[in-house]
Amino acid sequence: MFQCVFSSSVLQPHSTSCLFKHLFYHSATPASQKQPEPIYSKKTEIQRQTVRAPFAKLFIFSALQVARQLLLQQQQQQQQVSGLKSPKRNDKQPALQVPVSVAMMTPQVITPQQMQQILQQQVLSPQQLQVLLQQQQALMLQQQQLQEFYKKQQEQLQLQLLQQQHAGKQPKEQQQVATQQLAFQQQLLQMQQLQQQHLLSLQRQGLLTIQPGQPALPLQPLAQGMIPTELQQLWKEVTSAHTAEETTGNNHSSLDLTTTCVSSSAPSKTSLIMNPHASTNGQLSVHTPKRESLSHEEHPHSHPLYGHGVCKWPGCEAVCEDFQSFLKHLNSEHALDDRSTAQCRVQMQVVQQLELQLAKDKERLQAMMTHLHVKSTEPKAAPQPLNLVSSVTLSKSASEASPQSLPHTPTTPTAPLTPVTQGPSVITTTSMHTVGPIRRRYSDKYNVPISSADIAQNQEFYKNAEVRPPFTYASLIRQAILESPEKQLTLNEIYNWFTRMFAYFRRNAATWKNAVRHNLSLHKCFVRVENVKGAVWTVDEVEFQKRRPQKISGNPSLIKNMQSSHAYCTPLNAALQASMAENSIPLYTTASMGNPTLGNLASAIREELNGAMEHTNSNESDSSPGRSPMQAVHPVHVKEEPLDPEEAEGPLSLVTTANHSPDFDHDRDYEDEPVNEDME
DNA sequence: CGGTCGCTAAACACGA
DNA sequence: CTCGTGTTTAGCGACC
Repeated sequence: MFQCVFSSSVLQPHSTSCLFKHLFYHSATPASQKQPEPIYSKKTEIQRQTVRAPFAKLFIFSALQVARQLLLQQQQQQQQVSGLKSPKRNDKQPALQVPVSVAMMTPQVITPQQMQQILQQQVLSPQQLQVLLQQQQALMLQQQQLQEFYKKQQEQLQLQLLQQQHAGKQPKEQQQVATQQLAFQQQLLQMQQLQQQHLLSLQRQGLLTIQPGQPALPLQPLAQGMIPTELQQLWKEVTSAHTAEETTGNNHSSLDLTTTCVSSSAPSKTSLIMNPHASTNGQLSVHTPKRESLSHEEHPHSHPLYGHGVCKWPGCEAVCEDFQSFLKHLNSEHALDDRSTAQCRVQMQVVQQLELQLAKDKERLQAMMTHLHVKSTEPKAAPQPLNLVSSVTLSKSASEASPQSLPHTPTTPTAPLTPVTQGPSVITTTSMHTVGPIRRRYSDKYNVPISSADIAQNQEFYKNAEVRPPFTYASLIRQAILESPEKQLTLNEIYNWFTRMFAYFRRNAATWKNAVRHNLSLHKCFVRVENVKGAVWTVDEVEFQKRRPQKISGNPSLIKNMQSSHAYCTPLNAALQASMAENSIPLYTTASMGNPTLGNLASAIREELNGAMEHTNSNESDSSPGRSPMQAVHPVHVKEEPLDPEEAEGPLSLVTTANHSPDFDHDRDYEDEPVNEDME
């Protein structure tokens, strides 16, 4: 069901299950039962909507935008040129002024006169001529395609117009149609402009002589700067539209457009034009436009899409023994067709999303650094975690990220509700991604109380997906209570919070409710307060924090986190994990909110991120210091035990500094409540 | 291998 | 008697 459209390649069923394998607490039953419902139904629906159906509409919209942009640039360019035009430009002048008509779309290749002129100049070698001809051919093809598309668009618009006339919106719609037509004409004009630039580029290459006195300068930066990105976008649009209306998918011209404009060396152009699929360069420049598209040229056997003997094309994972077979596979399985184009678009969106996320995370990191630096003076941003982070990040999809940029924790350090703010995010995310066998163990080891921000971030996810939250019952209960305005809840209200916040807890009520009660009774951090209307449960924050040392005891990373000397390391590592975990959710939600395709790759990315995080975890523990002395300090199983904040001091300086005052604040909160400390 | 931890299940008590 | 609440114990698996 969810294999529709290009999901067959982008989102493999097995990768999906992998995703859920990570997400589901109990892998077997819940995963198999629930996963298709909330998540996939949404995803696929959107996929269908935006990927399959309105391809043409999408194209129109984006093409218009592109056309507008290009027109602007064109105008600027024309101003710059300010009337000084080469003979070729003069030749084209009439066409540019011709009102909209199909006639103007006749391929504006080099005119016979121009060709004659070129030949007369006798500056062209046979090879150069060939290149020139091929480029002209490409342009012709391209224009023919545009012409076809234009016709179809006109038909469509007419159709729309007719329909809307019935609806009585005639004038407005006509105007709209006219606008669209105009925009499209502008796009065509731009095509001509491209030709001119093409010619000029030939001039630069010495294939054409330049008229003396002609200022060919303005075009140069334009061709090298604006063109590649803009035109790739244009190519994208053209291609998608093309493939949308006719699935034959022979898009040579599209690729030609790209290569013609992007590349500045004639020979490479030639090869690409002659056989777009013969070279992976073309593929690369097309599919990963934002990467250093030629970087792998220097490394013959390294390819961004190839690693560890596996094709890294999103959703592919085909095994290729050697580089050659990979190239074969790439050219055969990921040729330039509608599927690949769609996948490419998806990848671009993913990258955009990641960049966005990265920007946000950078900002947060900055704030965190500032914050932590003020708090504890010792730490310098530990280079190791930094490198670790960056390497992980780089190895993954967000390769555009600057190496030194770090993700950081998702929560605001100053979250009012939870005194311990650095910790929680760590846990949340960690557990969320390392789930599998580790599951909540991690969460509670860090015992990170979940911060409201953590939950808030993933709220939507857990609300809708019956995924077991990676938090312990104790953490959840605490969160529920702290979220309440009075910082107290009845048992039933806690129940409600669970069901409200987590789809997972909407079933097997007997089980988890029993667990909740069990936890409330068992943990002395939960204090039962007799109220007028009955009993309510509150959180003894000090007790809750006290649990931490013991649980953490086994977990070096947490200890690191607590020891001020390492205060910076673990938070950063954790931050990485947090950020990664965070990434997955936004990706997911974005996908479900209208970015149709993102979710598909998101799953794959998540898997990758998971892998990265496992890496991180192992590295982390490898370099972990000794155990915390705090494990000796153990709360006793006596609920009446007096609160002793001093207990939490010593090696836990960071924690205590972070928590001390908040703890007291919480105590005050309790004092505000009528019957609190002295119940019993 | 033993200890710890978290979870589940279940028994039991108590009151409405 | 049922149901909700609260306590306690036992067993299991994971982890250290």
